[in-house]
Amino acid sequence: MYIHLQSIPLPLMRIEDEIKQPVFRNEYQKAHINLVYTAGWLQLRQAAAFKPFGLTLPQFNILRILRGQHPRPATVALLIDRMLDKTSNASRIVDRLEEKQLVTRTVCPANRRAVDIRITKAGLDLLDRIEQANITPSGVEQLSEAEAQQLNALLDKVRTVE
Amino acid sequence: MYIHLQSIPLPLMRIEDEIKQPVFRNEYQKAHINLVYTAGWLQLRQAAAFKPFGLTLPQFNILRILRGQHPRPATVALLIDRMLDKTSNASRIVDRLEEKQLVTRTVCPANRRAVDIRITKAGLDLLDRIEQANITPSGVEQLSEAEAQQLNALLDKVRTVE
DNA sequence: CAACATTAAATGTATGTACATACATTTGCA
DNA sequence: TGCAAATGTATGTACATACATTTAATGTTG
Repeated sequence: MYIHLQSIPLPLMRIEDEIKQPVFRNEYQKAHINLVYTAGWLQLRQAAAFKPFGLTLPQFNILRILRGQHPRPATVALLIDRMLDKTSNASRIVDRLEEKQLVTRTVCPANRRAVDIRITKAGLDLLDRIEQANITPSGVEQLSEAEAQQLNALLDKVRTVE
Repeated sequence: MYIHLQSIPLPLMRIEDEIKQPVFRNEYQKAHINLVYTAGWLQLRQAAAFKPFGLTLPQFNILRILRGQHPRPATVALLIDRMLDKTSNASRIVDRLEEKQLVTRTVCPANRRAVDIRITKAGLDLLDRIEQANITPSGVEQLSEAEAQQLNALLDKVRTVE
């Protein structure tokens, strides 16, 4: 899992120290690597938090979308629409949740191509327990409100294309 | 692959527009989602660039590390050390590269537990061709030098723990 | 209404990720 | 020297990701 905690508490974890690459070509290369590395770092921490509850990160995210819809059902298409990673395979993630009886699948009566997916009581309870355990840590709380805004603006700019 | 290009050219791609979530709880939730989403966005674009050359992103990254070592060999341990994602399985990524004859594996004579991995001429040529095609796009070039520095500082702060 | 296109979801295949375990080799030291 | 611990790599399993294809239901149109 590899969460490196420093023994001597220093204020900052510079990317140069995290990776074995002491020098970068320029600030851009460093920013690119830093961005990918930091996102992975956040996701690893989240995954570790869900693990005691037998959930993976995508499974947790799908469950939360379903709670947002509850008591109305969601279709696979709606889940894909709401997911951060559009290319992941919602069908199979729902398979896992159904096996654990955290969701149900029923053919949609109005459109028999579609499948109504609903979170169960067990699913709702699991989400409650996870959130009560004050889990889902996210390092962005290290930032001030203004810094968080700044970060959002910079990230939006990174995704600007032509 | 899902690279959303706007038909009417607006300067910025706000995260609210990218995801179907028009409102966030606060700037922190937005920053967290934005960070993960933007990193995924960068990696998808890179993966799409390597695909015509039959390489995945991890395979490309390993090849680049091997070129950096060339003509000296690398061991699996060295690859893991240099990789961004320490938990990925370098052995199996090298398997794929070896099948494509882009690298060679020989038992290290000095330490017969270790395996010397070397990039081949074909591997070097492939990297050249990929780079000549001016690929490896990275959205961070949208930023100014100062903004890139700012982004690096913010990301480092996000990873600060205790 | 028959033929064809479109849509919704599931399935297939290759690869990657996370983690545990196995196996051989080397090292340290009693 | 002998042997336990450490090291370097490979393999196994479960799950996720990326993408193509399939199956079934529904729309559309001549």
